[in-house]
Amino acid sequence: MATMAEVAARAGVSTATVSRVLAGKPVRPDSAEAVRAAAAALDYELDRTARSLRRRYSDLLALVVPDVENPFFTAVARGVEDTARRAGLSVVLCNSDDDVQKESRYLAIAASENMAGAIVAPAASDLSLGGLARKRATVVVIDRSIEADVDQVGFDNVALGREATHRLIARGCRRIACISGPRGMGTARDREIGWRAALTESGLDASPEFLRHANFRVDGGRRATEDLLRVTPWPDAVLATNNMVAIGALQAMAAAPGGATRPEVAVIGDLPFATTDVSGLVQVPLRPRELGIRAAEMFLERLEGFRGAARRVVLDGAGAAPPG
Amino acid sequence: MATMAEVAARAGVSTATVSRVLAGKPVRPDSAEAVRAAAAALDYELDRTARSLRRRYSDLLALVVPDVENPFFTAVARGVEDTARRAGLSVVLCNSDDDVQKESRYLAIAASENMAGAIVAPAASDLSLGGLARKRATVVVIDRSIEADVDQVGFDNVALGREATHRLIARGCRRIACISGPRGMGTARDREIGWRAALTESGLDASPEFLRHANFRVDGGRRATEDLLRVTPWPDAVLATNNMVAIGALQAMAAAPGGATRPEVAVIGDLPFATTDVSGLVQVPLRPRELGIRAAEMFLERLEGFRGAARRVVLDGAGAAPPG
DNA sequence: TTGAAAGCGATACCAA
DNA sequence: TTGGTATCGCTTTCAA
Repeated sequence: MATMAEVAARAGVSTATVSRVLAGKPVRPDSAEAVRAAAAALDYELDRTARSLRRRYSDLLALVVPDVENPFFTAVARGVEDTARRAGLSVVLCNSDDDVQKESRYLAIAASENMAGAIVAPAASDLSLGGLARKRATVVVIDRSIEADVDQVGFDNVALGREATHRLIARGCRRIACISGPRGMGTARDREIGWRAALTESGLDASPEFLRHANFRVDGGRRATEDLLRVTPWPDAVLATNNMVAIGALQAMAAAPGGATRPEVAVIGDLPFATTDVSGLVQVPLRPRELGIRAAEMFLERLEGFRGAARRVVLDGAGAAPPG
Repeated sequence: MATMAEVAARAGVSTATVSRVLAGKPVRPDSAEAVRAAAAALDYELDRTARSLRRRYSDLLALVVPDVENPFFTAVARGVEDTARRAGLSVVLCNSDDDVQKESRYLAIAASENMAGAIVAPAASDLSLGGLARKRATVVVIDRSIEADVDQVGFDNVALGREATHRLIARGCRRIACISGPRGMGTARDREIGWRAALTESGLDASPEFLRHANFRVDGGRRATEDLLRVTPWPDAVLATNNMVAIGALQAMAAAPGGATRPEVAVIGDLPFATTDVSGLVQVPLRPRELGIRAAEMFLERLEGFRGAARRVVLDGAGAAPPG
């Protein structure tokens, strides 16, 4: 691989001039042309490790998500990527597997690689930013909220839970079960609170026997649903508080006897890979791509110098603006 | 952020010694201890850009896939990640969107960042490795094969197409349609060849009116299926040559009238997010996770010094060994 | 086992 | 506008 010094020698200029040409800074047209020709002739490619070392930041953005296999997060990734690309940033996607250790390892690497910063869907609410904070790198937290004083974008999960439940009630359901997420996961807890609130508002009962805590994956949803179908009489509806859980619930329902007497299903989230017509379900869509776009925009604003206080943006069901 | 020099000063040793301690090289126990204490006290974190610049490689592995939203590739990513982690490599996932430009941009970045190498599912069969080749970085190609002289792991796509088709024939299907992929995509073409071969072997007809080329996404499968359902009489089976296409096919079938007279569906690939019981379908599973594991293993062998000729590994349906 | 010091390749300051 | 050069933080050779 050619180095900048070789390009400079061939073009008859100094490395400083080569660097300027590559950065688009003002340089006499003829020497600029000479540099470009030399670079092309030598197949020159800039060494980013050298650049990052000197500049103290790279144009890489780490996106850390708890589950790359969840279509919600891959859609977020698309949004982030499309937005970041326009600013010349490349996105590296990291899977934390909802494991605090793996998560902090990736964040430490992002810091240590001098990346521009990170967009993180945290595995736990006490997320520690480590080196990124010390380096004052840009950080945006998405989906789940944390204590720290950083920009955050997410949903109003209580409202999502309420809406889904109210729509079930409007359809005539009265015995509504809820499959929540792991204890301690804020988004799950808030959606569950919304479920309970909607029931109370309608004079209905949020019976503990109709609440289940599942992991937020397909098998969690399936097991919780099988469990709920052992209660007699059956609930007449099941609220799945996330997309993966809903898939598990639908699989379990399909395997259960009972035909039309089976509970209705409501889902908070989207089912892009459904193999049936799901238009009959109560669906509260989330627009993960918008979430990614908004987060990336906030990230870029910080990179470009915005110094205001940490912002908290709440996307509504339509994927739009903050509350105030 | 503390630097190594500061750690060295505090520990009363040279930076060389600090570096040795961090690398686990032999150092007197008491100075090793002093270094560790100093590093901890200063919250020291190694600067990887400096290390990469000096060492000429980093412990990052780029995994470039054509579609992060396809569960096949996210499963591959899990396999790669689990294997790479054990060797201390971190995986950065890059989405090429089946776009040769984006793909080569990510590969150029991998080279320019001095990454250890890349595992690539190429967007086109004339994949150019660019800087990675010049730097002699490790490269493993997966899923789709290319001309270049590099390690490759994939499936026997002709065999997959034949198997799926023969199983449909064994069920009594005679008018079997095929939804292939974009023209020019090798995996799609090979599966289509397998379909045709199976029909011929059974004395059946591979009618052009039963062949469709779709993009390898849900909407492609849906449109192709709607199109096939306009042929009269209907085919009695449809072979979906990839997972996303199968989802689209199932969605279109579900929306079509005809009940039990609707065509059977066979799928090459897996449907982890199916919302119905798909056990009745003809399924030829692919084990993408094994693909990722195998590719990562080959990658690590190269990193550890293996210098043999380029290998071509073909995983069979059971996700196992090479053919010879 | 240890330290001094060269050097990885690019950037940016300073002087011209 | 340009070039010389110090510098970023770490690894590694060489000599002790």
